[in-house]
Amino acid sequence: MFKKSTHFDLLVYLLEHRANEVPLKASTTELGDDLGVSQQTVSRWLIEMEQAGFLERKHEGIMLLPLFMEQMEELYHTLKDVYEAPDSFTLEGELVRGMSDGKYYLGLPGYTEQVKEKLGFTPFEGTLNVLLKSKDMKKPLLYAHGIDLEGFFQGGRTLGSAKCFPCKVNGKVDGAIIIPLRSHHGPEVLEIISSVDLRKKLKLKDGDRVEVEVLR
Amino acid sequence: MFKKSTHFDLLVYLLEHRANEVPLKASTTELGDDLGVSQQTVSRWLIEMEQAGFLERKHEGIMLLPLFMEQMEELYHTLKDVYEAPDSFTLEGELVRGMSDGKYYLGLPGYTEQVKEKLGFTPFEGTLNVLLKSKDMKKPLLYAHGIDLEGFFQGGRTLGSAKCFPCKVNGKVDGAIIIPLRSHHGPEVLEIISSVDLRKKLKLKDGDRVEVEVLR
DNA sequence: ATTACTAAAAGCCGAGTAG
DNA sequence: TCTACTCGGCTTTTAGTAA
Repeated sequence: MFKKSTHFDLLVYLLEHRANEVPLKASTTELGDDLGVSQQTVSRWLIEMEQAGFLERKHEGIMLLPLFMEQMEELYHTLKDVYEAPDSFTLEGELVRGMSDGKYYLGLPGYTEQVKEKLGFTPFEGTLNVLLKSKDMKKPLLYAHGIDLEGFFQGGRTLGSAKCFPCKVNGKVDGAIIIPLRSHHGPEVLEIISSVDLRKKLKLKDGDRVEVEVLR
Repeated sequence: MFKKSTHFDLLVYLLEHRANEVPLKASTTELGDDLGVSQQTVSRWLIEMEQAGFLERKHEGIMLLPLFMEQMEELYHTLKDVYEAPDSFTLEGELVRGMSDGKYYLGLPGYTEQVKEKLGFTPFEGTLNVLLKSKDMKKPLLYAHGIDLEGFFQGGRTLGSAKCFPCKVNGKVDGAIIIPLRSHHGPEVLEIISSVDLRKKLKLKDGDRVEVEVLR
């Protein structure tokens, strides 16, 4: 990217050489030459990244560890989001009864004001909870960058922050998916807020099929 | 990635905030806080990256420029390659007459020895040229990391380097796609080498449909 | 409020070199 | 050969501050 290589370039180099699958046998001199830095610098970088738990050096060579692969996957999803972003995509699931956490939080001014400001509507006091068919369906949202609601203190408790994605429910009513950073729900439940009572407006009952179109 | 942020982190931050589509209005102080560096550092970084042609600052905010988006796309493809790598994929096209460059190069010991050593076969003196249906089909190969053949000097000329991908032609014969770094072919022609005369072995004539399975 | 300059401190790089 | 230490010098960061 820039003239001078960095730790990051070394890691990308290792990735390119599939050091996540097969140990890469390469001397620090070799790596330094390829990256345009000194042997000493590569040596130092490798030590640092080994200490960080990003890689491992054995007799067979250098291997990238899962810790790094996971962190890199986040970047991958960020880039995928940018380069392959569709204008919208749809999640499907069935309506379930919420744990009523949503109702509590949405009663607090700290949240409602942020929703008003950042999403442009006053939230109805209650969330629509949708059980997704597969928990993987939510994965893109977990990685994607959404609209952030900040956490805050209230009554001696810390209320966690969350991120939102504008959405349209059953092709009719606008709302927003809200994903708390530390959710009580498993990753397969989608919480949706709206300016109206979605359950009533869409005449939904538990077990009904719900279609959520995530907008951008 | 590491504790301390870098230029790169700022660029990723901008990407996450869609500064490639919509100008991002953010002060250097804000950015510094989010990235964990000082306002001054962000200021300097922005100046540097503006000079590098990576971004542009106007009254509407910060925008990422195509130059950067293209460079980042390369990293994206690298990561895609790692995280979504199928064991193989297939390219289709029709046989065309080569410019016979291949024949010339493959007669030179400099190349044949490298092929022998790195690909494990002695190349037949001639290449199979496949005209792809779409030039985009070749794109993954252009980005992917292959087996490198180094360029060298010979008779006063510089012969460019190339990269290879092992492949199987028409599901039967093994060979390798060879992509010169500075190709005379357009991006829609695939050059394939093999230990045998592919044209004869597979009883192919110009215009015949050819299937090339790229192996890893 | 904002950005960006200066200058001193902190951190990083690589030549030399030991093991 | 190889890796990794030391240390002088160069680069980057940030506090202070001007515009």
